[in-house]
Amino acid sequence: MTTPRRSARRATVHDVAAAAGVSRGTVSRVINGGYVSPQARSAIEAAIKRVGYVPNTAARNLVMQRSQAVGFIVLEPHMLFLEDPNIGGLMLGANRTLSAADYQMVNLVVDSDRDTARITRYLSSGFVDGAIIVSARAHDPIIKVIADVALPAVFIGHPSDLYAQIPFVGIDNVASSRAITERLMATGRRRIGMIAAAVDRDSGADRLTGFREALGSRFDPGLVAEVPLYDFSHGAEGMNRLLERTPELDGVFAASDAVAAGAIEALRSAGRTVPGDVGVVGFDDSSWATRTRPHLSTVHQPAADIGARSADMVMRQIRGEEVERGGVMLPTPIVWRASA
Amino acid sequence: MTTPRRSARRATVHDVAAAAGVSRGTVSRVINGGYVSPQARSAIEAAIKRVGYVPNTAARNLVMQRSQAVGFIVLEPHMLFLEDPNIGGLMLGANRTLSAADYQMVNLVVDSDRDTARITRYLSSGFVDGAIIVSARAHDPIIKVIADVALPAVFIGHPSDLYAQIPFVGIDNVASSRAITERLMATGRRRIGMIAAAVDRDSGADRLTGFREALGSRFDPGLVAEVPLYDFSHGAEGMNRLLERTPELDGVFAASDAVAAGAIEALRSAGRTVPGDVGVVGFDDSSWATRTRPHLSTVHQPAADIGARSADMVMRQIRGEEVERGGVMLPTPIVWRASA
DNA sequence: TTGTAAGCGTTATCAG
DNA sequence: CTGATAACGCTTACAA
Repeated sequence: MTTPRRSARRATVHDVAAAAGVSRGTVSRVINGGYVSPQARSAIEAAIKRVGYVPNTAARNLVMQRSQAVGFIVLEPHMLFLEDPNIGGLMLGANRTLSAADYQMVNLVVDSDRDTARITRYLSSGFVDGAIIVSARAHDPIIKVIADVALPAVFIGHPSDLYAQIPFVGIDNVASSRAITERLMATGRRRIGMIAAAVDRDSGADRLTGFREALGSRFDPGLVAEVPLYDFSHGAEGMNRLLERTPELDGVFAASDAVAAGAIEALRSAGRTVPGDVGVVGFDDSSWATRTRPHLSTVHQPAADIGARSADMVMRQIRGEEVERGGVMLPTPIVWRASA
Repeated sequence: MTTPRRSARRATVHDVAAAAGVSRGTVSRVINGGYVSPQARSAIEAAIKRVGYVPNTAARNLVMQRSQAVGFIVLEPHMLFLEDPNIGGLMLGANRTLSAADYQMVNLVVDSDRDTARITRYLSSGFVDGAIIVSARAHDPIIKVIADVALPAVFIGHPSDLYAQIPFVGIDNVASSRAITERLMATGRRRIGMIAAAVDRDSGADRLTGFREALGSRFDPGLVAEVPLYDFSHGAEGMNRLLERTPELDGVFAASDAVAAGAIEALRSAGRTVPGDVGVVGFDDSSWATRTRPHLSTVHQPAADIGARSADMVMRQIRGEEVERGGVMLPTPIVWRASA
């Protein structure tokens, strides 16, 4: 056992002022910018170094009435949070622009009702100045609080019927899905199926819609296999179902790259070649896309840009500036590789 | 464009006191527990609801000299942070025990020097009461600050020569690697190779050491392929190198499940069967383990437990209690599936 | 240019 | 059991 390390009392502006032989006001001025003579400044800077002074966050937040921090919250069953290949990109993108503006991004994980309650409290207590919310659902208590206290916020993803006053940034799942399905059709495939994941969520439902739109009158509900999650194993499972029902199928649109990877695995086990026997396309352009043999043709989802854009939109709100009503959709180029 | 939403002034204990016809002290007592008459209590609780009062974090932190928050920081090149299948489990585990104790876990991402500087400042400014650090390296400024201000902290992973006063929790990479290699040898394989990843890091170096120890005099340096990262593509690459040098190889220990998955892919491309021609074992027991065909035999890494344990250890330090000197190693059972 | 002093919203001490 | 009142560490008018 080791004895607890006791933290020494932290130096305050008082200490610095004393050490530099000036008043606290002057110290504060060199820290926050303001009129101060060169000699006072250098004396104070030296004193700060000497006593190892770092401003106390709580005190500063209290008087300034802001925390200079933005929350990043993923409202998603936790397993998904761990697996979703986009989350990381979103976080990095958001953090980069937040960081550049000297904001601290704090990632809060919600994994229980207790978490929800605590975070809900924090959100309305000035803990952060704004929030970026991924995968919001209308009924979520966290969303309600944000709306109630009018906390600057933006949704990532396109929530169908959410508080309209909170803007969002995302992609057009319907249009992108339509586009890649059309591209797949253009390769001459005749019997195209879809492995639709998470159709209870907006992204999932929209991707299915896009698929249906692309096929138009040729759409056959019997050619879509629905699976609950955007993941590898469900991709394999969905593919097997499709194959069972329609052995002559020659093309498939998987709702995500992970799903597509699972599908390719299942196809191979079933003795089908890709893209020889069946062409497969995915969605996301995540690291999965280059893990499969052959590499996936897919829809590029600009995760980092989405994160950056949402960060920008919260900061604008914090500053009291205007923000796009409704939200913004970022472009999603199609990346054509070898799987179809 | 939408006009900025203006947050109304938040209610304070002052407002509540006025609304309930009592003093601020009494209000504070019902919030934090203390002697207060039933009628005063109910009047105050009603008032709190009515005015929508939520305590201000900054004010409370300031006077209480603590934030009731613990930082979770991953000091890892960011790409790894996104891919590492263990991080999620660690976070969830840590969050669960922190949450149960009413602590807020705040995940801070460090992705630039600017992040490092900012977080370094926050850490020594009372922003959090403690920190959990993943993948610490001795030279990191963040580690130095933690040591300097004696912030309660624990490392996840076994840092070789780090500040000894900061405890750690992790697993015994050497012993687990030795164990699974021996198990693989017991299946009768004669030419066993290893795809060693990230040997510049403790975990990577230790896994290689365990492998070498298991083989003893039969160890052949020519049978290890070193790759920089614990990931799928490097696994495939390493496997190909091994196959080129030693076509007759019949067993391989991959430094992680992701690496093993890549290896299996490469093996299949090369026309080898698993486990028929070559047996392969991995490390982590992550979701990769059941994504491969056949499923992976691997070392189970108890990520959630490690997270939970580290959370427990920071909280003990925060409370001023004693903590295991050095640190603790959690057990890593071998999970034997079909890949070897 | 600098010092002084008034808060920021809480909790905690200490009389009543 | 409750009400004043003094901190907590900092910023920011306002005076000097």
